[in-house]
Amino acid sequence: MTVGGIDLSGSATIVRPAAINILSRHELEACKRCDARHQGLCDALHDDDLHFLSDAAHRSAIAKGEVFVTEGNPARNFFNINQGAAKLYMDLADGRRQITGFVGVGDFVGLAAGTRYAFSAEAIEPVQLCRFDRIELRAVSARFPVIERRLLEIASHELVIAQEQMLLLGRKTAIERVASFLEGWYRRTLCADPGAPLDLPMLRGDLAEYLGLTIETVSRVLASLRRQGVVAVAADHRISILDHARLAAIGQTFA
Amino acid sequence: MTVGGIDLSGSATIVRPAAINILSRHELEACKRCDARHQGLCDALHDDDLHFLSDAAHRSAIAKGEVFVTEGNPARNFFNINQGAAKLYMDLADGRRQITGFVGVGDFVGLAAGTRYAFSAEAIEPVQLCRFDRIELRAVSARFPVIERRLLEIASHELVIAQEQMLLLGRKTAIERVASFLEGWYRRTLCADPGAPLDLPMLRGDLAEYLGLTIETVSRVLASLRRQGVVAVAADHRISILDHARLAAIGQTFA
DNA sequence: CGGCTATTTGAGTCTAGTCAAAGCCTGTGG
DNA sequence: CCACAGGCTTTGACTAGACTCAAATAGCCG
Repeated sequence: MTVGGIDLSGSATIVRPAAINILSRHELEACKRCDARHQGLCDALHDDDLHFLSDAAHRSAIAKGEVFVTEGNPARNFFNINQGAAKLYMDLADGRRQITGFVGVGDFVGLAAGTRYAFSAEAIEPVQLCRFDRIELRAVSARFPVIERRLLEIASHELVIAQEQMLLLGRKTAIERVASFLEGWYRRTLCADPGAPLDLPMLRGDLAEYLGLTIETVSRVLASLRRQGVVAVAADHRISILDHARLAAIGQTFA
Repeated sequence: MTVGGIDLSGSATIVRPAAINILSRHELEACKRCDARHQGLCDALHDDDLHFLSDAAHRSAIAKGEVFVTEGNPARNFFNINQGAAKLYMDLADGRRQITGFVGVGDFVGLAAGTRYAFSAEAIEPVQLCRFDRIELRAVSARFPVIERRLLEIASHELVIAQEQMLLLGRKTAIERVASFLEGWYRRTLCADPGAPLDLPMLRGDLAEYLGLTIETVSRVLASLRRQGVVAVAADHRISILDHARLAAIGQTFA
């Protein structure tokens, strides 16, 4: 038997679906219905093998505002977001904070760590996630090397994002940063209607801490983009992009 | 067996050390004497298995100033630096540039890519490197999963570095950026004598493009650190750190 | 309707950028 | 050995974009 072109001889014959216990089967079904089933890590395994991941997953709910990863703590777990959204950030001693990323459904959290986490993570919406013990996940990936390969792909993608963010933080002006962000967020949440308003789950303060700006500057820049007719800013954290071409041009996003 | 293709079935039994051809053996010996032998990727395999990597490596010399990776080009290769140093960067259309990292001996280049490179790479010193075709390297890693694991470790480490750089670019002042850089460079090149002057292979302009500043600001900040007695700046791109504690305090580097 | 938080707007300041010029190395050739 | 050319670096004067401080406005939820 091969999965993803890799020889897995014997593995499927040792643990057959019929041998899965009731609890495991129940969670496996939850797994198959999960919004994140066909994204990132979980998409690496076929339904037949999914129980290996499902059995390793510890499901939990995180309240809005709760910090579930703390910078400097021993990096014992990975996380996969199934519901909601969170911000990842690093702090300086005097309180200055840089948000290094926002994660949502299907995103994998915890790669940016050696023996200790290099970042903190806080839910900005109620979050449902699967926690994986690093040791346990390593055991699963020893059986399914495709998992390690997928993690590498995820890490590579995150590196690309990180470098684009360095370009943004190091070289772009305030208006370029905001425009880049909106255009990038639009592409991420691209669902159906290109004209549908974007849902921004984060506060202005989060946006500022992500873009290396202050709340006031973000607010002023959004007002300016609104006056230019590029976006429409609603009160309920929704922003409609009225002129994509102009937004992309301002944001210097030709990627 | 094919090398350059994907199928390597049975290769370990077909190609025994005794069966390695002269050229291959010669390069393997070069491999074992390589400055990068016990770092990063190459450290993943024991001497006994090293020839699998050695055979996949295409060695080449890159002149100072030569660009060997171009942003946007198809990402067909990985690179491992054996000698010299290079800068990795992204450009905006109007010429603004952000250097996303410097790489030296033992560093692995090319993870930050999907189907196309997200960055460009230019030698800032004469470089010797091993080029790996991604397909070929994948074939080797299919046989030695430890390689994929090592790549994941490398990517994780790069993510940590990238996040620290985002914190620097988004939240630190000019003097904090320069101090952070010097302290970080010191830790990287930590060889023996803590008082030995640091060798900075890059120009002031590179430093500025790495730190999100201008040449003039970098120069002014270095002058300020010199006047404060924190560093001694020599003309030949060498800088001695006179007061590590103070430098670390200024740079807010407590990691 | 209040009380609270989030956001917007305004006025003034400051850090780092821009423009300009001088100084300093390094290598070359007389 | 010295003069010169070129690029790199430093320093100075001024500017500008983003920050700080402050106040007004707008949502939200009891």
